[in-house]
Amino acid sequence: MISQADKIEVLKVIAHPVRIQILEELGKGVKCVSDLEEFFEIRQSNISQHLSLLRRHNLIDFYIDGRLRCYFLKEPFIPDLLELLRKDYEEDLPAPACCPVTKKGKYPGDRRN
Amino acid sequence: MISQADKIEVLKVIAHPVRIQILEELGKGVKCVSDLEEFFEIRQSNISQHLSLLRRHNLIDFYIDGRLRCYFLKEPFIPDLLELLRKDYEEDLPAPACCPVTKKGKYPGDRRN
DNA sequence: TGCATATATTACTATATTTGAATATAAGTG
DNA sequence: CACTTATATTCAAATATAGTAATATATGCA
Repeated sequence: MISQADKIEVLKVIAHPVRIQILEELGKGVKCVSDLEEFFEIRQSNISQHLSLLRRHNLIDFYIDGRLRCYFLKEPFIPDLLELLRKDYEEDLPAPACCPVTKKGKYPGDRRN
Repeated sequence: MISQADKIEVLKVIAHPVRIQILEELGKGVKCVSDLEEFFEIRQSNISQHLSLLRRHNLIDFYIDGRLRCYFLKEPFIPDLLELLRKDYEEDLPAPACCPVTKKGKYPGDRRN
């Protein structure tokens, strides 16, 4: 769906508290701009700007009902990412077998020291 | 491991072409700064800056071997995210049952039009 | 047609991010 | 100790991003 290079762009787009919330909301179902306007405490123009950005990156789309624009999720990567963000990790990754306390160890590569 | 709010910060940190590559590289194993310096065509100081940012956000850590700093992945969320980024999606999410061609449909909520 | 509602766009300002250059620090070596 | 190598830090300039205010557009309705 998205090219590997575009995915970084997409991450950047998603990495904003309002936009991630918009995506969460749309994950629950179709929403029009006024719905989001109530949900957030931010200006309408700003919401439109965020929606427009999300749309430029093909993450969402909309259909029209009268004067309402009904937005919905389009990019299948999004729900998976949102789920990943909800996931809870208990432990750090295991450190390499060196001395974690002294923070000293041996470099495994062949670079001379 | 990370708070829900911090995760947005983390996404922002990750959403940079160099940093995401650094994380990919560290995913393969311990790397020192000079390794990365060869890998990328960017200044050493800049690599250090990126590493320092990644470390401030507890995504990576390092141990010392002589004058080498051996960096490694620490945050367990990262490998999962990188894997998700590699995943290939064939289809868009199904559009809501409206008229995708005319881009018109009916708003499912109770907002008056 | 004229007004109200829903949403988008534009212009501008404030702020944050990115990078390079220069410099600092710290460890190993002769 | 002086020198070199590995890496970090600081500063400044360039660029990108975020948000507000004002304005535009488009639809439905009286």
